[in-house]
Amino acid sequence: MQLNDVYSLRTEPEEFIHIQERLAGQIDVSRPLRLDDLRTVAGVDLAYAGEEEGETGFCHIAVFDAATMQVVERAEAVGKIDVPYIPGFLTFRELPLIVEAARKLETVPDLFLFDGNGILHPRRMGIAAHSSFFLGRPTIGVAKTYFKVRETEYVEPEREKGSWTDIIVDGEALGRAVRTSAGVKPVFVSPGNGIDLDSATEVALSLTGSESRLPIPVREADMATRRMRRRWEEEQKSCP
DNA sequence: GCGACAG
DNA sequence: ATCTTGTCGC
Repeated sequence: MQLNDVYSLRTEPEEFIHIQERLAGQIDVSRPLRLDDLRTVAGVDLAYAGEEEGETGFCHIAVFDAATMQVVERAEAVGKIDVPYIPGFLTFRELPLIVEAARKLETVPDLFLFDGNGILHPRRMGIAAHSSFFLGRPTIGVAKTYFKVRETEYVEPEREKGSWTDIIVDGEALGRAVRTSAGVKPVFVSPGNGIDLDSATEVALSLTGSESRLPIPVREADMATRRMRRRWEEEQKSCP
């Protein structure tokens, strides 16, 4: 998979905001996209081991055939993480390993799903939105917990599976609180880039099974990421 | 100083 | 995100 290079992410904190604001103007969330139009969909996630200096990140991308929902390819990347987690700037911490892993993919997924937000972000540049510029494909953000944007609270959707409520900020619906399974906590869906909110919601719901409130691709990447860490810690212990 | 805080 | 045992429930 051919990708753009990750620019120098090790910049100054204020530079992060400038980068996000510049890219925000290039986001397109007007495009309808049906799951039927997608041949492959990928889930992206990271796990961590250690802390501060010496923190290691494990990234995994699981590509599924949208028709059969079978994994058709996987790619991983392991490396030192030198950027701390700062709310609103998750991308700068995770993007390097995501791009490194994506470059190893032979197949180019038609869509990427992230564990985190899309445009439901203070500067409309959550990790799913930001990553789209490096992956060159439509992206969707699915966060497990709510990230409040400009004092906007979300309205609890009905208990039934598939119900949702819009999260409107400054008159625009940036995302939705979606009940992917009856009675469970909602997830927060927002388009990253190259797809509209309705489509993002439908795709996220269609890809969610009964085993988790998260879409299957994201869930798979999450589990795989823990396996990577477990194996890594085992060989760390056996080979000093 | 206090509260908020995607992963 | 990660640290962690048992425990309530389908």
